[in-house]
Amino acid sequence: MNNTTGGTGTRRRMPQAQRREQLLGLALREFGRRGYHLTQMEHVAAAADVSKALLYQHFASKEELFAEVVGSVVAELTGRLGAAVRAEDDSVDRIRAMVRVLFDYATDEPDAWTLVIRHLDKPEVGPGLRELRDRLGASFADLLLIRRRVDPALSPAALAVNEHRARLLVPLMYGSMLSMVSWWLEHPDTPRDRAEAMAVEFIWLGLDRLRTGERLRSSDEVSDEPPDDQ
Amino acid sequence: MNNTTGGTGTRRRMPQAQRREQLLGLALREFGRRGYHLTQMEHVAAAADVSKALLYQHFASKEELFAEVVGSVVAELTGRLGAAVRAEDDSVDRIRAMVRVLFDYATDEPDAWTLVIRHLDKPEVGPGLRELRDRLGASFADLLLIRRRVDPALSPAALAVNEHRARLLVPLMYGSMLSMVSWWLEHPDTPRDRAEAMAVEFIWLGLDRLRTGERLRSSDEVSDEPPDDQ
DNA sequence: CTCGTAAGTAACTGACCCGTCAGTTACTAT
DNA sequence: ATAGTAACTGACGGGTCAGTTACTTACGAG
Repeated sequence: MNNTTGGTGTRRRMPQAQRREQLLGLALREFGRRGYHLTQMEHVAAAADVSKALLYQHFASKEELFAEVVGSVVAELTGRLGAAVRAEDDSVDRIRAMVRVLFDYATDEPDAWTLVIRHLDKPEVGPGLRELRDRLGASFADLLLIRRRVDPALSPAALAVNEHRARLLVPLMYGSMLSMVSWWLEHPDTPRDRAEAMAVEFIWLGLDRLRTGERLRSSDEVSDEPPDDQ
Repeated sequence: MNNTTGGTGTRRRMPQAQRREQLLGLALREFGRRGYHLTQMEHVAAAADVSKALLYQHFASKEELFAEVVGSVVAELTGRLGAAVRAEDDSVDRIRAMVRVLFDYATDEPDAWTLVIRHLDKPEVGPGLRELRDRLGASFADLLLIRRRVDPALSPAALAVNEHRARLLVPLMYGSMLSMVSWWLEHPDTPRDRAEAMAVEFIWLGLDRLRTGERLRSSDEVSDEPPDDQ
């Protein structure tokens, strides 16, 4: 029964679960580095020093393998984000926590990060990543719509207006966050503190303004024509 | 469309330049809708009701065709952005102009837009898109570093500090812009004015704060400030 | 009318890559 | 030893797709 890690030296055969885990990890790396279309099953197999056929005993198809990898990444990341947000009460702190989580994740798992970033806008590859983006957006929406400790100063009408504006803020926020992290990864000379603080500051401004209802000199001169062709 | 009214009825043959133009346009559409890897040369040829071989008489390879398409998109978009920015003097107006250009472009050329967005983070596909992103970033940097009409209130040291912060602002800005436009494309029920105005507002805040030197209470550890409303 | 040339096409090639299967090796139980 | 099982492999079918080739058709010049 105690076959696991016997005294024998180089062990090539592994129990199912372990092998599967290993393959998932390697697949994540390969997919992250080359992108879905450019990585082939042989690459993953070779990374594990194993034949392609074995890979197919664990995963039914390339798509399924990719989906599984994406699923684990999404679960991990959304888990971290949720925990971080839940641990804070104040909005600024929540933003700070989310940004920190993203930077941490990008640092800890660069391959997973590039995997996500690269495939976020590719519907061809499966809906898993879309889901991540939507969950990220939902986190932000929660953040924005947080019942501010029973703030009686806001009328329901004002809340509705704010909710509408909040929806528009979501893509601005996660867009800037993701972009900042990616940028920072490509500019390692930049101190992480700076990047992180700047992102928090930048994003929090929108929230701040939303909360106080303050606005730019208003939208009178916004758009000139209604070009709604399609 | 058949200018030269040949004796025979429907004219299928075209002069070189015209056909090339047509193929480029169709290729843009196909690449934009399916993405690089999923579109095949036959798709482009079929879209023009033409054989693959003819396509290869105009473009040496799939990669070259794609590069050419990307080149034209990049040229067009950077051109529009440059013109729009140059036409305005004030920073807010410049941001507004850039946002408007992006929304216009995404509306006018949805395929080109998705082409850009989809392939921005794919090095495998050629460096053309990276260039676009960098040029976009450069535009923002220019915007941020604009000599503010000889503002004597700022010392050189302060300018240097600002320059450093400005570099960090760039990815936040274009990230949120691009994200907002993409989001809006997927939510056509949202009035464009709103989305546009919100983007301008959101982005301008960063610039505003940078200019005035105002900051969140600063970088080290911002104790949770009570986010009360007034 | 006829020849030459350019435009256009259908059929083909070669390479690549996903997925499979018959067979082999290591390990366990009796 | 012997049998049984789980992990593993080499080799190949089969489909796809970028790129090529050999052929046909239109058209202008003499």
